[in-house]
Amino acid sequence: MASANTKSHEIADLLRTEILRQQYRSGERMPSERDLAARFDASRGAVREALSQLEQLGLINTQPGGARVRDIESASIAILGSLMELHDSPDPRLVDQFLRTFGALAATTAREALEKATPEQLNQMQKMVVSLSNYNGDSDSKLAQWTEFFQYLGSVADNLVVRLISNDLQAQFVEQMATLDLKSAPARKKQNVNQVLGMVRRGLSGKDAELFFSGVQLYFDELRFSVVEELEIRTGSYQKRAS
Amino acid sequence: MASANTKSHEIADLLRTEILRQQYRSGERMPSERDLAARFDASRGAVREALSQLEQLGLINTQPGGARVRDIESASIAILGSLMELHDSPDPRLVDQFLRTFGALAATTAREALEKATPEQLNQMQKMVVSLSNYNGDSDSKLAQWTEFFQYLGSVADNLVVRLISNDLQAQFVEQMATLDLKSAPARKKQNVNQVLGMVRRGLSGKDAELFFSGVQLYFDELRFSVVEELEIRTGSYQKRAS
DNA sequence: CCGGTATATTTGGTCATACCAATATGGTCA
DNA sequence: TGACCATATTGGTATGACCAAATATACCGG
Repeated sequence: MASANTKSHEIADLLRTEILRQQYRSGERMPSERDLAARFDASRGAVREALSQLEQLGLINTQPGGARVRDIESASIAILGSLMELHDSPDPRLVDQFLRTFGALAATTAREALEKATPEQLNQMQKMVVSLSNYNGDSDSKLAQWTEFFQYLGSVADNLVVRLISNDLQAQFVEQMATLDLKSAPARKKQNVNQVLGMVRRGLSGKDAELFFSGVQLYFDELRFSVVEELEIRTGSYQKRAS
Repeated sequence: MASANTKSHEIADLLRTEILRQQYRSGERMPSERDLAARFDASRGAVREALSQLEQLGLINTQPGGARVRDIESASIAILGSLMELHDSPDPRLVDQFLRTFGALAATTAREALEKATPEQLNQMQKMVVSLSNYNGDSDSKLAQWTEFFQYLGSVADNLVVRLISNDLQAQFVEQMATLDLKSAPARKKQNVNQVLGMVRRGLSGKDAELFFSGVQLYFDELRFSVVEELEIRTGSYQKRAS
């Protein structure tokens, strides 16, 4: 991804990566703006705009005397996309955490959507689920179909907070996930998928928000298991996942 | 809250508020940097740094020819705090959405924490819950105690994604909530609170993640109901909350 | 009268230089 | 050793300038 057609964005991207790679210790002082300007063969103004972005990301604190690197833990969620792209294959642990989180958000969104859905919207939701049940294409377009379903749920739930969070998460992440080429989802999972679909369908038809909620949550659990498993194989994970 | 000891931050704060107040229509062009500089009696550099922040927030797009205002729906979560401060009393609908969302995150965090807690951590968690059950002080310090409990859960769960999201949400929001002076939580809720505490306690002692999860979720539901109810009374809400 | 094209203007992106105030640094003195 | 002070460094801001991209305007031909 990476933004940057302008110089200041280029500089920001580079410095952001360096900070996330821990090339500057937390609390340590960044090189001065003048030094950075010299290093990147840029003006101080361009460097300052770059630093301004990093400050907005919560990666640095700037004050007269010097800019200091903050702890990554205190950064903004907007750095997540960059964090994923640090290595060739994303950190399984991070992906696990992301899918847990995104699943929780999707599940509440689902509940909220079911609670406030109009009959027409309910009907549309059911149609989409049926389509999900019948479809037998490749896993890529299936994922796309699920994504579309969740986006519709989001529009029905109409929860600005979730939408804003998703803005920072989804695009970066779904895109990254697509490149993972997940041909996993082995056959043994098929019955699980069917179970998930059953819960979702019954939750919808019975207007049972809790069942719908659990179904969506389960979907993400399944997704998480298979994705993380695949990633751990790929990266030759050294430590077993907790739980 | 509002940052700003520097001029560029002041300008950014002002423009951010104006955008969130819809004083510029979405898609419309912002005043030119030179005009803004004249208006704020500042240099173009200072204005550019301010605009750079707004771009990072997803509020504007800048390109040669003019900066354009984006749709609020596509902004970053970092604007939430500012959104809350637009009016004297925050929008009940927004608070409702926030507490739904934050509750969902807290609940998954709770589950994850319980799953991977060491015996010592489990013990500490139980101690905190007992303290919550016995304590009979004012509601302010009670909220603080709950906050401390959730922060501990967060440290045990050790989920970076949730932590980053919380960075953008919690500080701004909890602070704002504290100023609401919620002397609500009427007596009739007392049994509900006890029910929540019971679920949490039993979930902990039995290492029942689902029960623990539900308990935390219920806590936020209760909190949400009372807070939103109070806010709606205050603002003389015109429309009933859905669901 | 209308549509398209060429020109002029506006606008963001960058650079260079300069000054100020807050901070950090190093040395001095008690 | 520790508190204090002078100095160098650093971020914050201002001014003025130039370029390239995008926009607005005038012009022309149908």
